[in-house]
Amino acid sequence: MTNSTKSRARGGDKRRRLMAAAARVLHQQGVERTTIADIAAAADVPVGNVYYYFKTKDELVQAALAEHSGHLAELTGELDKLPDPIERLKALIDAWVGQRDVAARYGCPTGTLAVELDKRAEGGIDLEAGKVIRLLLDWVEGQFREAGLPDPDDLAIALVGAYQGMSLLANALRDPEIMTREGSRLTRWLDTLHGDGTDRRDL
Amino acid sequence: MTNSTKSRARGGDKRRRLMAAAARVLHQQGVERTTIADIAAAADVPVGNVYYYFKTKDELVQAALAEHSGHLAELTGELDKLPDPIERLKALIDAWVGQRDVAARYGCPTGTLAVELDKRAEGGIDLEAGKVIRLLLDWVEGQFREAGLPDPDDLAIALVGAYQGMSLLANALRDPEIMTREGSRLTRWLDTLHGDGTDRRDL
Amino acid sequence: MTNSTKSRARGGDKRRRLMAAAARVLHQQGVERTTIADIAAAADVPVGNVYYYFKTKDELVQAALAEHSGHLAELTGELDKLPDPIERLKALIDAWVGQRDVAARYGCPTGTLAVELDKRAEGGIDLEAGKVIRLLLDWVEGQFREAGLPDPDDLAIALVGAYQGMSLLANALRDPEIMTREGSRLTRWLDTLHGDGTDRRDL
Amino acid sequence: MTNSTKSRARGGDKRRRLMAAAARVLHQQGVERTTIADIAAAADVPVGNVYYYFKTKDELVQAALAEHSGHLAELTGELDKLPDPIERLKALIDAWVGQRDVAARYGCPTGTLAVELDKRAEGGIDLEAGKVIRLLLDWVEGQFREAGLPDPDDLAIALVGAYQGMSLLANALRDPEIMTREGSRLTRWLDTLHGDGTDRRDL
DNA sequence: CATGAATGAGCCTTCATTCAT
DNA sequence: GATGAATGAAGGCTCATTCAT
Repeated sequence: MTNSTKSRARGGDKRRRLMAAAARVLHQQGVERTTIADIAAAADVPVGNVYYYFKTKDELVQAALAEHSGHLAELTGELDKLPDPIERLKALIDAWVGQRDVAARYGCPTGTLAVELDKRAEGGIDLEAGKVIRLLLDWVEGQFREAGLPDPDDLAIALVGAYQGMSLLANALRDPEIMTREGSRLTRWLDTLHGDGTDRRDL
Repeated sequence: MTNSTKSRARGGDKRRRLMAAAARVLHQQGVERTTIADIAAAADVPVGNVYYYFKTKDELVQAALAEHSGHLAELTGELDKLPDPIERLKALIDAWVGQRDVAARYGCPTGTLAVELDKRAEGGIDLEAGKVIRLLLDWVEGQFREAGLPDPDDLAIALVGAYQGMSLLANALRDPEIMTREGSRLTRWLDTLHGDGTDRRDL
Repeated sequence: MTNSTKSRARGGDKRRRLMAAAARVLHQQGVERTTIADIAAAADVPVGNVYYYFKTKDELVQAALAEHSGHLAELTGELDKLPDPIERLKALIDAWVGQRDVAARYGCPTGTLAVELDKRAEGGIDLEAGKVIRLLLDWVEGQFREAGLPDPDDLAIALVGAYQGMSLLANALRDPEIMTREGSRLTRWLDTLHGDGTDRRDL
Repeated sequence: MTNSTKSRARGGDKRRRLMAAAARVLHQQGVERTTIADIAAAADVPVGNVYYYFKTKDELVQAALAEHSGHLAELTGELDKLPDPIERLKALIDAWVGQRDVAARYGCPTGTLAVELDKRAEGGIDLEAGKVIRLLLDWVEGQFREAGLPDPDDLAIALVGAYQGMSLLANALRDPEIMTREGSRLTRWLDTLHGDGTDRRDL
């Protein structure tokens, strides 16, 4: 039946649409300010139906996190095609800067989610956002390691921290240019690290 | 009378107690998760009475922001007593690291507030948190300028951004040590900048 | 199933029940003294559920107004069946007098609502009650016009004004007889107007 | 002491100021929408002090009613100086029309108060507003009686009812001209009654 | 008498979640 | 599986009234 086909198709669709909508709307409005109804509307799914796919609001939040996680995997997967690890990191920075307007308006999706989920507690999805950040951290650390640089874990924290920090500042000050300027500085910093093998990995 | 003294003292106190309680509780629980009743309880003030001092929840949030702003002013006031601007910045970093456990548990008060207030919007206290951050930024920039370093504004953004970033990571990963390690790196970075007059201000 | 029937029936019913309850309770208790819970109880609907049908108290008030508007339309629709316009007006007066006990106890529904909504302002349903009154005014004016009387608009204001006035007095003095006596006088007045074509339209 | 003198003087003053403020503000904002604090502010009296003069909000409402009653007494006192009773009534109508802008904006003070106090019940000042209206009714009836017209009580109800009705309509429709037009009609009506001794007392 | 502050009950409204078709 | 409707627990805020000085 066309009907059943459509239903089945849309069924799988719905879940995906809900995840995408959750990721988008939660990023823009924040977890607490976002209603299940908001997400349902954004996904064009009847409110009552949401609970068929996600049993609680927290599960929807986790789904959004998974969505962001997926985006990250996509991105790093793309970057992995570049031959040089430092070049990959530069391309990563470029990607960040490319998102400057979104960042200035809503902050880094994962970072803001981490801040919000840190409160909320009592539930249990407490450190879920941390895991996504950890994914990024690990990938970055891998690049530094591959580049043969010392203390790759510290370097990763420095770079990802700088990203989170510049996103937060850009957002708090509503100034995308902060992303551009910090991006340039970070790129130069990478060059410094790369250029010589000496211990000039300072910030 | 002891009674009169207490009453009078507590009367004037209440506003201050409410501000302190708001700053503390809002930092720990987040804006949306915090009830007026929570703050009232923390300040030992009857719920209904809160509204005598603050007409809306938003005003209470602003009061908390003002409280944090005051803390910052106290700190920089203290630091200003140091003779060397770079030493002041190092001492600032030390202060940040000294707060590592709080940061790992609840994040930077102003930073997390900025993230939360960015949502909420619709009201108007939108960029209030940004102003407090701007205060810190300006002070830091002043130190870099006094130290005769080029592009003091970019340096300020780098340093404050690094602080926000490391606080967020420490919080998201629940790891205070991130503050310690990044703190050291930032201190070394300052030395680098200070040591030579050359244009090695990269991260 | 009885159950299914009841559920379906009651489901569609609720909106109507709420409107009717709102019209009744608001008339009896006044807008400000009436709680959403009052209306919910009168309609036998759970309080929280009211908001599924009406997003705010003001919308409920408007619904009550619409209900009264409907009653008016029903009444005039009935009266329109009479052949003579002056007879229609007399029947209208009879209807008013027929409501004398309600009027003496609670006033004219639309009139009292108009008085209450005039305050409240700041919102926007400000002149909504005026519209319902205007409906009555227009219908009455139409009758006078059809009767070929001069200045039908002034006559309409005289008649409707007299109605509002006698309702208010009957209510303020808790005396239904005022309705009866004024009703007779108005009927006689209509006769006067009707009887001769001369300009004896004075009160 | 100057102080004691001032206090005593202002003391009496305060009561009067509160009454005047109550009359004014309650008329403009309505009973339920008016706060004790509103009246206190309008009278420039500290909130806490209001209760020294009036033990409850209801007492303040009664005071406002008394104030209006006083205004009425002043007016009729003035009108009583006119030699002819029908002239007095015409002057009364003129006074009403003179207030057309206030009436169109806020309605008749006593009439609207009557409507509002009718709800509220449960307290006890239930029919207080009716008493003030009764005062007007009695005075008007007295004029008709003095003029030797039949059924002076019915005539009084007709005239006062017309006044309440036109005030309500003017208010609901926000149109002061209604007062003007109805005023003219009422005046002509008085002439009719006056002119001949015949039984043409119809509306 | 004066007055800033305190109190507590109550109201409107929002929402996550559950149900009955 | 899909869906409109139902439910109930809060939460923010207002205010008449009372108190302590």
